[in-house]
Amino acid sequence: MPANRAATRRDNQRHRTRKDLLEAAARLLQRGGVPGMDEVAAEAMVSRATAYRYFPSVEALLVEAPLDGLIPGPERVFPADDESTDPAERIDRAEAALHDACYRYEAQLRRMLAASLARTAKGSRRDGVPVRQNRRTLLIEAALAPARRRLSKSAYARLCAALAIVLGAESMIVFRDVLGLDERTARKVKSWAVRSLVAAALKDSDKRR
Amino acid sequence: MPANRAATRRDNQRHRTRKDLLEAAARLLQRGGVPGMDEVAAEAMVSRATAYRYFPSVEALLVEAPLDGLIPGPERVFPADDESTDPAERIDRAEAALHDACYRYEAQLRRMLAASLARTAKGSRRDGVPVRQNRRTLLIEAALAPARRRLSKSAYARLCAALAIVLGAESMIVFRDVLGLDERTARKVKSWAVRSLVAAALKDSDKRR
DNA sequence: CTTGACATGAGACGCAAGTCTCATTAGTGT
DNA sequence: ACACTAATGAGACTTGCGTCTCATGTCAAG
Repeated sequence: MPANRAATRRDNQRHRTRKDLLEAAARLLQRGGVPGMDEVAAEAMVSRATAYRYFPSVEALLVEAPLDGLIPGPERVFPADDESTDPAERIDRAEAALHDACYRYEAQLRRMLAASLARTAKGSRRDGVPVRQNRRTLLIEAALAPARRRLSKSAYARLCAALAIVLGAESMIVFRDVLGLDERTARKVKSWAVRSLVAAALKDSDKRR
Repeated sequence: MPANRAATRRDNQRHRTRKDLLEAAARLLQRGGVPGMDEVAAEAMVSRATAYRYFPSVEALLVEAPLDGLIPGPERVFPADDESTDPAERIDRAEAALHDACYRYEAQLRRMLAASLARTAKGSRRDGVPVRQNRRTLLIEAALAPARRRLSKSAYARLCAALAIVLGAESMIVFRDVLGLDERTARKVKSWAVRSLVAAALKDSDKRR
């Protein structure tokens, strides 16, 4: 057999089967509820056994189900023709964008969060599962760009970290599960918090001159 | 039958059964691994059916179990002879206490957080059942007590909610998993953030007079 | 064309979660 | 003391997850 061969039909088939499963899972997730392996397999027109041949568990499948493009990047929130310079207004806009995405895809984000927590708690067993990535920092840095020169390096890092706590999906967990607050209230609180934090950082640096 | 009756033997019995279940769960958790309802019930020397009569699911039990005594309450952070009045200093002290507990029991908190996330992602069936218990708000309110009169009701609620985002175990997840920051840095960022938020809230209210 | 490896389908199986019913024990009020 | 009711135990039952085996159709190399 050829040692190094480009994609054969079998490879294509495997790739398609895997993709079909992920897309089926995404469809079912968007339709609401949490599908079982049976449902996903049926939706993908594949037998249950085959589904388990590609993913070790339902969770593994659901975690990988397409989330790409759902979370807005800096280029969507701050288009090229955007000329705003007020960092508080910009960070609030970034927060609003992330807020909407978080609540729209709440179930999926919760699942990813839970999966990453389980992984770090037990000790990385699987390397196939996607590692947790950081989209919020890009957004925060883009929002803070106009004010970056006004802050010392450490103050800037501190502000970014503090904002990262507020901007992510984790704050949604706190609002809903711990505090029992609705989405609108959460948005107001976060809006006030991020604006206050930016203002505080800027005031700190002004004082030091 | 008496309409308003003090604790009868039945009440005591119920209370003891519930406590036995929680303690059994805590024991098993500390021993490592994630016990099933069968194990917890056996450890508590109670039938499985009874366990389900007190807790709607295994997770509900596990989430409540191991937190007792681990997270410091207001009375530990603010003893009766405490006479501090600076809300920023007090909230920082509360943050420090919660911070230490979070990092000391990190593994356990991660497990519980993952469990509660998995549950809410799956079900959406039980809306009445509190997903997580909320110990941080007690701490926050105790810390803010000296300044409560200086804030409007809505500003006070907003500040409490914002602080709840920073004070919990979720921020630890962000610091470690998303930002990759160590404990000392996390503490510094949170300390600055909570102080800034309290100061901002107080300044807001002063401005409005 | 033939042979073996491969992707899949079908379904049985064990396991744990959660629900439900019925019987038993023990407090509760009269 | 008596009837009543609440707390529990025991166990059957359903459902979904994950594993396993076997049969079938198909691709690939000689």
